[in-house]
Amino acid sequence: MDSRGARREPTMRDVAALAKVSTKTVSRVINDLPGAGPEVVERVRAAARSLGYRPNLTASSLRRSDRRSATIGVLFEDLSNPFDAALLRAVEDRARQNGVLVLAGSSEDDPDLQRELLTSLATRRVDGMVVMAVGGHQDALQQERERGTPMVLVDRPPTFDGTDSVTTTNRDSSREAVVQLAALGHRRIAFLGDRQTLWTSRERYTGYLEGLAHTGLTLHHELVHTDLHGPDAAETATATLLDLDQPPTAMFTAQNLVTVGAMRALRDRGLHHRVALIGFDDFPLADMLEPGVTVLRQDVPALGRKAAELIFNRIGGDQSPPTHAVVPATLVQRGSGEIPPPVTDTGP
Amino acid sequence: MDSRGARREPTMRDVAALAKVSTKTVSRVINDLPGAGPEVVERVRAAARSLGYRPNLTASSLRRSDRRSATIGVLFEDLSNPFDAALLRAVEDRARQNGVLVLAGSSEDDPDLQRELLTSLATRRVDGMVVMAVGGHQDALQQERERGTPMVLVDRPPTFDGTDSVTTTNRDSSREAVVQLAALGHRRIAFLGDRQTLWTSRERYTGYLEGLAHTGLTLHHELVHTDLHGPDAAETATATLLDLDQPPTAMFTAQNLVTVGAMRALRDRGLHHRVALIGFDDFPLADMLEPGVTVLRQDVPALGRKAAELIFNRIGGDQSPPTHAVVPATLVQRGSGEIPPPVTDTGP
DNA sequence: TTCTCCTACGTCAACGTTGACGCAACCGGC
DNA sequence: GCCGGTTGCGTCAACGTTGACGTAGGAGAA
Repeated sequence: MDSRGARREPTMRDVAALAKVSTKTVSRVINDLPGAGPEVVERVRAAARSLGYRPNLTASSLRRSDRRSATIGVLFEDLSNPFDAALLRAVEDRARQNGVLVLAGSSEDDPDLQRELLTSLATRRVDGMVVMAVGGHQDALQQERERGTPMVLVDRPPTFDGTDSVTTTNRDSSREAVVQLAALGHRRIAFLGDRQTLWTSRERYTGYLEGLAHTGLTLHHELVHTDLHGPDAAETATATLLDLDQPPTAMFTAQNLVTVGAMRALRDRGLHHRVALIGFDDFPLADMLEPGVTVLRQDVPALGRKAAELIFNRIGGDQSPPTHAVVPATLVQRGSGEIPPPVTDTGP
Repeated sequence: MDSRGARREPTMRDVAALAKVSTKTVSRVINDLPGAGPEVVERVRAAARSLGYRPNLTASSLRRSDRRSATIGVLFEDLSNPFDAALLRAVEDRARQNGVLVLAGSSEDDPDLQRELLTSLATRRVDGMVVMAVGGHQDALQQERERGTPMVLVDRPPTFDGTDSVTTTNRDSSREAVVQLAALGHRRIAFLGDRQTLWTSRERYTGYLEGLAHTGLTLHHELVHTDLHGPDAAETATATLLDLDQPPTAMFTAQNLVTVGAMRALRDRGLHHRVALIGFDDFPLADMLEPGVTVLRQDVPALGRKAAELIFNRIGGDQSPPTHAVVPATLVQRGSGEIPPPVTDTGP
């Protein structure tokens, strides 16, 4: 198999000895710094190659004056969630351009876990962090920020001052969806949303309310279901809605999995071609369902790119006042959101 | 905003000075080592707290004898791909239990990029790596392995000796799918697969061939389309198949996106209830389509857990011969795979 | 010629931490 | 009272690298 488990990695000293120069000269050659003649450079390069020398970045960053680890931390809610994964990928791409690697973790929306991961990152002296803040109190984040760690919040803004953020047009786009449904003639538009501890959920609900107000519709409390965690909860909530004496003729589902659950319930009753539905956040195969699901699509790569751009600016020393970037979501019409209300409902 | 950009992180020396002890004693307290009296421990803890001291793991791992960075590298093809993302998440969960963080990167199935990321990880002295090998030559991986870096390959086995791997029952499960289709009476079963440079694609094709052989069916070359990269290629390939004089009555699609493309083409022609389809790899909403898509589901969390278990064993010093773990995939019947051939085809 | 400046190296210490070891004070046993 | 062992600290050097600085030798100007 293997000559032996772990042999010692060669160091600059080994290279220096072989090339018959000082370690400082090796350092100069490795880092392409001036002060080494062409002949020496070649000798050192050859020695490094033959030993398989690779610099030790941890030792280097310990000694260097800028103290950079060429590593950033990414702390999202759940890396296996497609939204988070796409975001991570976008940040990673941008990081790679800077020769920076990404330490990634899932906070599970748990403040304690987030705090733990935060100190884990700090202990490794990452150059900066891109964080999806957990629902509750953000004091761990704030403390970290106050220590001077460059930080950018994505998807949800900070509850404290002085920190950059990148979010989507949660409120405006939600309003837009409700307005579209109302324009078709819908009067009873239901709202199904995720946990209200999440900022995005609250924003989308507010957008829903604005949409109703904007079109002169009245809010019917029995048409509002919040704090639905996962598709199953959404499915039962939808069933409850459809059992009402006056069921909704249209639904706005404010999150991915909620949309899926609602679709399932509609389909079970054969109502998926009769009740209009607009969902927040696109998902794969949304166009393959019958009918195609109309959604508000977030520009996830743009979110990630923007977050990465901000964090690297800060790491680069940018001291300007905090930016709160907002990336627009787009309404993608596929059929489910264009279903008109039944004629009986528009009667005299 | 901020008192000033980046103030210096407090060090052990600062804590030692405040607590009026030596740095060594601080080290003992921080690491819960014996040799410090209760009173001193309290003094040091108080000092550390009041300064907001946090140990510097890079300095620590430089000096420690075991030289551990408490970090592993994960190198997958594309972190935004749900399969990779779920795998990453499973590895991450296991890593967290060991207090280990994950450096993640996407190799894009590009050997040069993989080599680059590999050295990036090595430079940071990760304790081990979990890698999805790129299609072509694996010499960069092999070199890394020969240096003694603990390594586990996932999804695709090594082309060299002495390295652990975790894969799925690609071949056996593919055969099983074909056998099920043949048992329903299908005679013309098409194969649609991803790039043949990928080991998984080749295995699944072999399984297809085995399935044909096992049931006494003949291979019709015009029913085989390989090297389909993405849903669009799969869609046109499917269209070509359906235009044949004797089109297939069943299809085996050997990858996620290929399945989606094939579904799209079938649906465009209104044949989705007539042509049987079994896909490799599950995907969200597969059950919501009409008909539900029958798939071979990989146990992704199990793959990830196993990979993590292996890598941590190796890091822990396990010297036993290499393991090649194989996690079974399951056939999930949802409708599309249970469509019988048209009666005209089974005639005399 | 002598003075200055530049190039191409080398020496030394330090980054923050811990392993090896030293040493004083105290304990118990005889 | 002396001896051996333990407890509770401290001192020193080293991990692999680089910043600050030193210096020998040659080129060029005066």
